[in-house]
Amino acid sequence: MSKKKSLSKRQNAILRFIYEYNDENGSSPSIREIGIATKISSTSVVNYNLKRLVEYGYLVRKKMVARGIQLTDRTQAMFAPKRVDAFISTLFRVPLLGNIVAGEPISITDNDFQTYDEDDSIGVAADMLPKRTDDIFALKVDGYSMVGDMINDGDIVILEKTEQPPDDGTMVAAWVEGEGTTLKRIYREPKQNRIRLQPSNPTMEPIYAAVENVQVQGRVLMVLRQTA
Amino acid sequence: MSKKKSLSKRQNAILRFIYEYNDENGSSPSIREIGIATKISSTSVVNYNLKRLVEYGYLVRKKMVARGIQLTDRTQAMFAPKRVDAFISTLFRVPLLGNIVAGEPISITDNDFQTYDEDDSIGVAADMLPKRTDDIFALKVDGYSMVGDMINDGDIVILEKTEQPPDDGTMVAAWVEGEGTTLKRIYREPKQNRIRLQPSNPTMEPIYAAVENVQVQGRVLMVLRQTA
DNA sequence: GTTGACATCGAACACTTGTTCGTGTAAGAT
DNA sequence: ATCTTACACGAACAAGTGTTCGATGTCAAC
Repeated sequence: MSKKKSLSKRQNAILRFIYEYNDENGSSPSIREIGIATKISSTSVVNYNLKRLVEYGYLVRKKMVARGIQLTDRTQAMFAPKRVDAFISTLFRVPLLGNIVAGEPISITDNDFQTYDEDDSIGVAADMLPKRTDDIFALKVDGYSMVGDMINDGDIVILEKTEQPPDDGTMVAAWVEGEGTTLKRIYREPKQNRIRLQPSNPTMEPIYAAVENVQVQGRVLMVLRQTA
Repeated sequence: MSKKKSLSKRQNAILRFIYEYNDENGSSPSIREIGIATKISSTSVVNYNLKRLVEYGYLVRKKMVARGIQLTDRTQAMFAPKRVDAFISTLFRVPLLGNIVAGEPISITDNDFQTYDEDDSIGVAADMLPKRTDDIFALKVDGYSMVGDMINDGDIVILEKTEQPPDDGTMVAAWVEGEGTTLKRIYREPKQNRIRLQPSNPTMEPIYAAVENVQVQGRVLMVLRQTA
């Protein structure tokens, strides 16, 4: 369906109004609202112009449905401000689930309906993350155990839930029975049947725990620090 | 307006339906459509639940307006696949202008429409930044001069162009004649009529330069590090 | 001068849609 | 036992909204 090269002044005004109304109200305007906004006194004239715009491919309508007008994607693109919309990447909202060093395993559930305050999530651009980002979350660092890796108290780490046991040396958030959740590099010591959780702060001792007393909750993908 | 911690099953279903309907139809559903979708046989029960959801802050309604239901931003964010469309925050594309330690002042132009390759820009959520974000850019750190501040080689710093001279002790990117662009904490030494650019790596010496030979290009807002 | 396409308009009507009313059940508090 | 609140429901009504009709005007082509 080819588009008309030029629309009438009224038709342009109608499209712009629909776009702006939708942006502000989350819904489409009624025939009468369009008429008021574009100074068309008769609903049948609005209807006639809408019919034309449908023919030209600028919008679609649902019969006998209140506010059943929807701009096509191409029409929306005509009006969208050249901002976020123009970007390749997408913004991921990463739940900030708490601080490291907590008393029990952090609940990482796919909880569709849990509400986060603004302080409870971190925006991260998708292209700063690796491909599979289904299971990511953030934790705020509480302590200095990883300063050798340039991770400071108060920093935010973005983690990916891991299914497979991570390689030795991977920086992870791990829950340890009796210790809580800790940020360390993980090493297996099979001969002793234990896990070593190694801080990178030379003044701190590693944590040793039986394998069954450790739950790896995620591996570190990114570190974020706000300085201002 | 405080939000209820948990909604009823029906209320969750209503919210989800409204979100999905809006996404697919560009408009909001009617009371009757909500009822059909959530198997509520009476419009007054739907109306009752919508009233509750308004009270809890999940949506707003327009009186006596067909399809006059709009999810609040926070509610939309709950359902949005973590995408740009979920507008709590917007994604800022911060130009990655180069590496610190370059031969001449970095050109920071307000170029709204310039397209950057993926390697040339960094996505940052707006709510991770302070209010005025007109003039921000990113630089990749090359070197170890700021390891005392937990900034490592290869890290990315997000900076804000500063008009006013920053306070002593502020971490800045500064261009120094004969030295290039460097990341340091800046101090003025008025008696000697010079600027001291202080690394936080104890093994490194500060840079001293005449005031007129130093251009502060930005102050550090954020540090980002990719580990995976 | 006639014809057809396009555009406009008010009014009426059909249908969609939101609100209110009266009633009922269940659970918890007093 | 009583009261309050939450939740449910069908029906009726009020208001919003889309569609159609008949009339009118403009303009270009023939």
